[in-house]
Order: sequence, then C-alpha cells, then structure tokens
Amino acid sequence: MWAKMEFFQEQAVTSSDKAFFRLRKEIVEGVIPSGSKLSETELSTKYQVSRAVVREAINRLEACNIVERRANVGARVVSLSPEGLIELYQVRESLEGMAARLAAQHMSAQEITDLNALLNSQSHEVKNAELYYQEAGDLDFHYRIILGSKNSHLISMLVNGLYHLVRMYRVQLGMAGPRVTSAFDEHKHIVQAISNRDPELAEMLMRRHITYSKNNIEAKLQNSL
Amino acid sequence: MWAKMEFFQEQAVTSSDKAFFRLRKEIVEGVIPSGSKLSETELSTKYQVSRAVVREAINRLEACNIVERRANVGARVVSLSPEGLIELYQVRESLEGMAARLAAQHMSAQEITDLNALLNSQSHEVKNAELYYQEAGDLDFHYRIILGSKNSHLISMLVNGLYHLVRMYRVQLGMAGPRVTSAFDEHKHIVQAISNRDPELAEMLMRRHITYSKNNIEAKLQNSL
DNA sequence: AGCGATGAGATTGTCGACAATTTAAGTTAT
DNA sequence: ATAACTTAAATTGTCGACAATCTCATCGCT
Repeated sequence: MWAKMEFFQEQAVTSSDKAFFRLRKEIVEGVIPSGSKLSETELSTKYQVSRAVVREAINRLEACNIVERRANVGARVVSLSPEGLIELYQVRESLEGMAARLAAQHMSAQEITDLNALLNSQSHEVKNAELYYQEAGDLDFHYRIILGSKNSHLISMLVNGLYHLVRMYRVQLGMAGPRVTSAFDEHKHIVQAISNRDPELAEMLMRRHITYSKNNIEAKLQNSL
Repeated sequence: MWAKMEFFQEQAVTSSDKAFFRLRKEIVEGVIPSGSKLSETELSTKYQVSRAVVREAINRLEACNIVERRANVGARVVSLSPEGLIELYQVRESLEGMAARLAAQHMSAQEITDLNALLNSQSHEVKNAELYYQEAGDLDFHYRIILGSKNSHLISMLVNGLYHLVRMYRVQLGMAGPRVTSAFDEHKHIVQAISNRDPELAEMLMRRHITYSKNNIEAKLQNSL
C-alpha cells in the first residue's frame, strides 16, 4: 500500500552505517532509554565491531541532536522534556510550512495527481476506521510534501533530523495519538491549496495543521501530569 | 564594539575540534575551493595529525552540509550554484521568521533594551557611512534575535549550520554587498515589533527582510552572468 | 575500433594499542 | 568531621597498520 515510502529506506553500505542505524533505532524506540550514557567500549563489544565505528556512529547521532556529547567525558542520549517537544514542533511548523509553500510552486502535475490519489485511498480507510492510517499514512502525506518542495536543505533537515526526533518523543511519551479524522480533513485542504498552486494558502494551512497537532500534544501532556 | 559577538566563539578542546574549525574556515573563505576533493591522507600530513582526526573533522563538515561524502570514495566540498543559494535563503526565511516570532514572545526586557541600544549605536555608524556595519553589525542583529527565540533546535540549525553555508556563498560569490541603509530601517521595524511583543508582525517583517536580501542577491547573480 | 575483463595503484574503512583526561575513592592534615 | 590532595581505575582521544573497495589504465576479445 505505502510502497512509495521505501524511497526513504536509506541503505547501509559501511559498518558505521549499520551501527548508526541500529543505534538510532534502539534509541528512538526506547530500547536504550533517554538520558542513558553511551559507552563506546560497551557498545563495541555488544555490536561486535571496533570502537572506531561505534565512535563514528555516535558522532552522527550527535549531529542529529539525538545524543549530547562532552569532550573527554562521553555521550548521553538526550533527555526528553515537554518543552523540548514544543520546541521541536515550533521548528516543524516553520519548516513544513515553507515546504508546503514551495511544494505548491514546484510539485509536478504527476506528483500532485499521486498526492490526490493517496488522499482518496486514505479516505476509504478512515471511513473503515483502519487504525494504521495514523502512523504510516500521516508520514506518507507529510513526506511527499516535503519532497515536493524540491529544496534539498529543507528535505535533509526534516527527513534526516527532525522526524527521527519527533518519532522518539512520540514513541517514548506514548503518543500514538488519534486526531485521525480531523487531521484527514486538514490534509485534504492542504492538497487542495497545492493543486490550486496557491503557495501562501498551502503554507498557512500546513502551519495551522501542525499547530493543531502541537496543541493536541500539549493537552495530553497536561493530562498526564 | 561588537564584544557580545564572542558568545559564538566556540572553543576547540580536542584536536578534531581544531581540525574541524580550521578546515571549515579554509573552505568557507575559499582557500580550499568549492568542488575540490578532500583527501584524508593529504590533510593529515598537511595538518600534522593522524588520519582519524581529519576523518572526524570531515564527518562533522558533512553534517553541516559543507562537504558531500560517498562511501569508499571520499569527500568533496559542495559546489556552489545560484539555485543552492536561493534554497538556503528559503530555509533562512522560514527559520528566522519563526525566530523573530519566538523572540517577540521570549526575549527578556533586558535583551530588548540591549537590542535597541545596538540599533542606536549602529544608526550613528550608518550616518557616518562606516562600511563594516554590513558584515558584523548585520550578523550581531540577526544572532541576537535567533538567540532570543530561546529555541535550542532553531539556534543550533542556524548558528551551527546555515550561517556558515551562507557566509561561504557570500564570500565566494563576492557578495559583500551594500543594502546598508534600507536594511537598517528594516532592522528598526523588526525591533519595534519585538518591543511591542507582536510575534506575528515580527515574523512577517523578518521574512520580508530576508526576502529582500534574497531578491537583491538574485539580481546580482543575474548581472554577473 | 569498440567493449568488457583484469590487474596495479591509491584511497577509504576498520582495527587494536597507546596516550591523555576525567572521575571517584582513599588518604592526610587541619 | 570536613576539606584538600593524591592516586588508581576507567573512559575517551589519538595513532599507525592492515583490510576492503574504488579508480583507471592496460590488455584481450569480438
């Protein structure tokens, strides 16, 4: 169904790549808890590779803002805070808003057609209350618009950086949230604006869409106190 | 005069830090031309350090999008294109717009006072036609607003990433441009909006300010063809 | 002559050992 | 008992050597 999503399946060629992907996965999914220390020697024995490749993987994680490192001391997984999640969503609003604006200008007719098709297929699933819309479907929608911006810096920042962090927060704070139907309508309007080649409306709607998400999350954080 | 700017003087503690800063400086300033290959062995003999530290420095440069790397092949300095600069300014508009919005909400009264003072001191220099306003003064202004956002992700993306890239483009495409007086008025209006705690206006004005810059640069690029 | 295979040379990726620094426990003196 | 100093263990930073991979020129085949 979401076959197109495999565009983002980065492939590991070197050992460091594998270590990096594995470490990132374990951290994002909470197997390695946030705040814990990453010992180079420990990980190198655990993964059966040299310390150099673990070290390189940790360096890459630092560049993604997934771990923090202090010279001569070591690296720790970043600790999650409600404020941190809010900050993330502020950046997301800014970047994805711009992505939607650029997508309205730069997406090809074919890409827009595909995006509409995706939405139609999802509309059936929403009516049938198929649950896995939320995760994969929402991702697919947002990724297409990000890619549609055709801005490599924007794409890299969001796909390689922010999205993994956001997923880390969502997984670990237990936010596999609902907001299915209303979010779907918002998606529909965004696509409409893009189809009409209306950059400003597309940006505005995307920003509102993400702001709603943020508010939704803030409310949940309040409740869990 | 711009004493406050030393906040950004990151200090190198390890050899890799030194190599990273030195390499970045040489690349940004064009000593190492864009598009050229970075040989690990060559650089390690040139800098008198082991290949490992050069390698780590190159990895960090890759994370900054200053070099591109292909596994088992090597790293090259990114090549500059007019389109690349435009893309950079699109991201900058998005992020700094959000920074201005957040700064209007989160800057302390003291920080706003200082910002106004900075502007006043610069206004004298503009009248006296002191040239070095452009570089340092403009940077100081933008950095204060970015820091004023109090959003660590935003700050890191702009200060550690985008700004070095933008400087690289400006230096190498010979854009130590004018736009002094008009930019100064724009700065004044942005500070006014922040002083009035008007996030939306602050964002809008910052975005327009950066758009003007972009248009100015685009015009120059046209001329140099 | 054109095209694919082959091999030498050079470059990157990975490894284990050593050096430098931090951390924490233990000791001593006030 | 507390504070400062000393020292030992552990961790990170750096190094040179070896292994794997790519590049490119040469050679052979159709």
